[in-house]
Amino acid sequence: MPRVEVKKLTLKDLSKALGVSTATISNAFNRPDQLSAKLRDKILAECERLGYTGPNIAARALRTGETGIVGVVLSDPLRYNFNDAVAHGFLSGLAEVFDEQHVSMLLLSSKETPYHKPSIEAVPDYFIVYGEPRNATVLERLERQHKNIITVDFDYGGYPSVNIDNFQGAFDIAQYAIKQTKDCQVAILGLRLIDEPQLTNVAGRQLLDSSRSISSRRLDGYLGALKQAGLKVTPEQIWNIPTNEAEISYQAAKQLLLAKDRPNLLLCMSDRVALAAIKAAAELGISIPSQLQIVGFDDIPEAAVCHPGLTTVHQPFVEKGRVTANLLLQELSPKEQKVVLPVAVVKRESC
Amino acid sequence: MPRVEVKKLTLKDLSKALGVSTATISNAFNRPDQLSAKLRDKILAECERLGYTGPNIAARALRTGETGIVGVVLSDPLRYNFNDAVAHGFLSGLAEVFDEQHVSMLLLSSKETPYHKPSIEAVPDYFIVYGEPRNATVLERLERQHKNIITVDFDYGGYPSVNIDNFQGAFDIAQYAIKQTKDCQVAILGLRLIDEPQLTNVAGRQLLDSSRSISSRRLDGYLGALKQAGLKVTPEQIWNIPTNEAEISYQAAKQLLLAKDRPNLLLCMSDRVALAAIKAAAELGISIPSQLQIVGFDDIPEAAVCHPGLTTVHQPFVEKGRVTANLLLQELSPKEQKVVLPVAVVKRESC
DNA sequence: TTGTAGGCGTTATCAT
DNA sequence: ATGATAACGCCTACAA
Repeated sequence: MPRVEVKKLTLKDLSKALGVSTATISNAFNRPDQLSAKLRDKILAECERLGYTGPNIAARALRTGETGIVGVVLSDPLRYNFNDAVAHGFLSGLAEVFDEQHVSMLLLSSKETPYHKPSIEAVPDYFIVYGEPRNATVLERLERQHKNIITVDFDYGGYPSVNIDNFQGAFDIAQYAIKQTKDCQVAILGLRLIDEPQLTNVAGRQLLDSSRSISSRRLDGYLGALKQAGLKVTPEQIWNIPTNEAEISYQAAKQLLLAKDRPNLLLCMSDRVALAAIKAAAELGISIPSQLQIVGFDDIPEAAVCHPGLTTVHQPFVEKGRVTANLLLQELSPKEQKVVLPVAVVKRESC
Repeated sequence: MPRVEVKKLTLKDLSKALGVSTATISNAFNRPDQLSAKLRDKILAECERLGYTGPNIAARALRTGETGIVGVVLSDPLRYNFNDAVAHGFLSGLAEVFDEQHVSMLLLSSKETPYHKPSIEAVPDYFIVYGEPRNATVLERLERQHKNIITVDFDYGGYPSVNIDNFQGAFDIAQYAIKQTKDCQVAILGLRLIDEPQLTNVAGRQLLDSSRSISSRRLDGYLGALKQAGLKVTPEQIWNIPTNEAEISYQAAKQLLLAKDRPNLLLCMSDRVALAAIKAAAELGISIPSQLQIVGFDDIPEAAVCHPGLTTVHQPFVEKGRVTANLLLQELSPKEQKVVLPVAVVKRESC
């Protein structure tokens, strides 16, 4: 590469070049009140001329422990967060706010972090933890950094958090769905209720104990509405889908709809699952909503354009991102803030 | 917050606790061959027990200049990159590969970086520069870091790059479109051809001189095909749309279609622009393709589902991300690699 | 195989 | 208002 080799400039180099001490130059950048305006302008101009773009951030981070970087810790692989409409919308909401503040975000997947790895989590000043990390030690590692932390879609200790009202959303849509369905035979399609990589109902299994997880809140909502309506639900009617993905949801729905005592109402914990169920039903020649009613959760864009339109619970995922970013940047005061965003049932054709 | 205060551990602390020197512990993490396996295992186990999660990355970065972080420098605001299907697909492709390698990505918008800012660009070891930065000094700043750089969708100096074949795509689709259109009255809807924030044709304006930019390559392709077909194009027929956004494109198309000498073929430099033009035409009661033909560029998902389906040039934007990430991680040898991904015309109903 | 010591570039404290 | 200096935590010659 035929290019001019540009030397990395340091404060010391500049100090020599300008005949000023390193401390003063540092002050010119960080503490304008510590020197005369005239000198400061001169220094800054000279730095620009020589090509010094500002203090090295690694050195500064070592010294001060601050970088100005926001870390976004994702409980799923990066790929998932770009492909799932809810996660993607959330990130998009963050991006909107961070753009304005010129903040950079470091995307960290907590899915399968080896324990012995240089602590990349030392880089950011702030952490947004999106979704409960599968690996519990991740949170301990973060705590040890003594950085600002906000959790999203789950709670942890006394840290500020942003959630949506999962219980109420599930309760409301279940209540609505039950009213719509005659002779109601319900099946619940749940997400990660138990720690089991295959499709199975939860009969005889231990529910994952994160009692405040999205899934268990939604399950509580469903069960609450069902109970209020005087409907019994057995564990055999509650199915566990291990990951929120189209293919596996499709298989699950197909299996369910092929069973002898086919349900006529599907309470799905996400739109992805519900959309897959719609597809499965269509292929089996089961008509919606006359023979089978389906409701989802999230209200992703596709829910509005599919056929039949999906009745679901709207959650403001982009707004969730905005709120989170703002909460973080306004320095998190009051310290222990717990935001719960409202949700609303959106009625379309599927139920 | 009632929580146990956890002290930040350093090598020195561990050294004291274990009765081994800091160097040995450092070696246990970074150079396994420098000590006995038994000692290494013991040290690692002990570190885990005490809660030491690995060397502080800021200190390491200062010492070695390496962090293992990949910086993605985006020429548009973060927000744009989450909302535009092409940019989003590219990032998604990167994410796929980075997941496997457990690398984290730092998203940096180069749009409006103030000059005097701590050099955050000192953090990453590798840079992916996606789209030519508006501010030329950004590239100079990066060069000064002496880090690995890959440019995407443009070229810079001798750095490795990943591009798509913009010229050929534009040439092919223009050639096809011309054949389809009787008595061809063409208008070109170009993106950022001139430095002008308003919609205007390029007559009498200086084209932006980045002759290898996406837009100028596509323009060359169009003009090449037009010329070959014996068609004349005046600068009055070439319109400049300042940013690739739906609203402004819509306004542009409307204005164009309302003019007295309305074109009957629109060569649009992106699907977003083309989709906006379709919308404008529909509202004006102009029927496609009988009264007006439209072609786009990119082949975003929406192009396949809109009405009428958009004839466009498919570019593999997700694959572009994968290729870029792989090129970066395989240590960039041979040093000066220039990848050009093929494109292909996709025929639908709009032309 | 393991320990000692210097320095990476910066900022903050204390002098001047 | 400005300068000298120690310390942030780590890595790596080099010495033992």
